[in-house]
Amino acid sequence: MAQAGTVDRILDTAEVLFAQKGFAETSLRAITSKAGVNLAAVNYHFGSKEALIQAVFERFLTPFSAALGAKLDEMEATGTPDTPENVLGIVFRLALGTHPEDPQRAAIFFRLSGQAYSQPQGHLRDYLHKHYGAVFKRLQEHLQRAVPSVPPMELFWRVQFSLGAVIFTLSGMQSLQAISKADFDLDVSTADITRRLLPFLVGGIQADVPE
Amino acid sequence: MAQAGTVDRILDTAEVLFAQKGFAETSLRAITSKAGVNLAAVNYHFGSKEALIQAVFERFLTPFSAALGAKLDEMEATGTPDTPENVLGIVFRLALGTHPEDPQRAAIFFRLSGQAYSQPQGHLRDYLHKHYGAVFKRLQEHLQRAVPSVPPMELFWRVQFSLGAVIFTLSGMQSLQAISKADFDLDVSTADITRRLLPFLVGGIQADVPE
DNA sequence: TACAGACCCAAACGTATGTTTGAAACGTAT
DNA sequence: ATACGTTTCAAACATACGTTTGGGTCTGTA
Repeated sequence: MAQAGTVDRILDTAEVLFAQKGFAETSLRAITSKAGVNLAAVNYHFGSKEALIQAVFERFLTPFSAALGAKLDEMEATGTPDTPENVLGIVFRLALGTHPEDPQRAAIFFRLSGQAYSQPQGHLRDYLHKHYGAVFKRLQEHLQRAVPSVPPMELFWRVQFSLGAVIFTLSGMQSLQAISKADFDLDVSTADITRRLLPFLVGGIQADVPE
Repeated sequence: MAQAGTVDRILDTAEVLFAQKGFAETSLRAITSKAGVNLAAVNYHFGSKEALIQAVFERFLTPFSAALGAKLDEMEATGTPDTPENVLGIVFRLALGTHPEDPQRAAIFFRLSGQAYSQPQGHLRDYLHKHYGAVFKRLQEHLQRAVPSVPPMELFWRVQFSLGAVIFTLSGMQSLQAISKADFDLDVSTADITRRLLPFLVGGIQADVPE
């Protein structure tokens, strides 16, 4: 990373800082000085701060959604049954495993997603939905086959609820860890939490629909 | 509201703008000009922008947590059984009903909470935990009695997951509504979503704990 | 009427931000 | 070796922000 090109050094640093402090709270000067590049490099290579943010997401999500698509292909090819556990398990293993060399990367992934989704005007959310909505929809179709008794509209919202539970929890893990440690004197890792998440989400997604 | 005092005019306006655009993205100038008060009024009455943010939350959460405490008292007095539906139902009805005269207020409540929780450095989260952690803990104890088979540590995280699902979904409702309308051609209200949330959360909270 | 304290206001202050500039350094192919 | 497109750099620019200031206005009291 120290010997990487300017563009990658900026992306690497911006990714970490955005996840740590948010978009508005991270200045270009903070990024460039930490990355060891000139301030003007961001505008030269990306055009604007806004474009840098999008570039960070693109570098993150394009491999992820490609891998997810491949896993779904594989699932269909091998005839793996569409159960909630199988479908959600794919997503989790992927999110945790896309960068096995860097375990912190998974946390960054979730924190970044949280920042994007909770951005007020939500235009980043729209961007994500536009560029990665196709894989997302495919995932939802598999889930629908897993729980055919849940109406599509209901399932749509349950997937949103699940997204909220995942991103919200994992993007706020550092604070929650402190609380958890104070209450239970136990450290928790990202992998721990996802292990706890799976049964929760499965239980919620396949819950009975009232009346 | 037009004739209210300066302090309340600032709080009313800040509340809406913070929920709409976030804390960092909302300038004091935007607040004061929309509120029709002088720019210096914020620093005069509150001391700083940071203090204003806290004041907004205090005005929101103090009545809410008081009402929640009262409802829990009532529950214990009447001997209402501790079921997940009962406990969660209290919270939802309260969040939706604390300001019946202004239905939009519920959405603001959730959006504000989302902003607070997703704030990067999380010191607002710490503030909330410090000032309202007691009621929160009481709520969790009732839930624990509702699902005694779930270990406390597991329940702690499931409550966090639930919080995430609720806040995340409702704080991003405007974007999600657009997506939902595009996919299903149906409008959805905050009350609709909470109605869908309840079975999801109950299903997740009382799910079997593996191994 | 005179005083005092609370409140309001226009203006300025200092600082931090994203962006732009124009020249210097670099690498490469002619 | 020279010329050229690309990249880097220090510096400056314009703007927006939170905060402070000092004088003014209002209100209630003695």
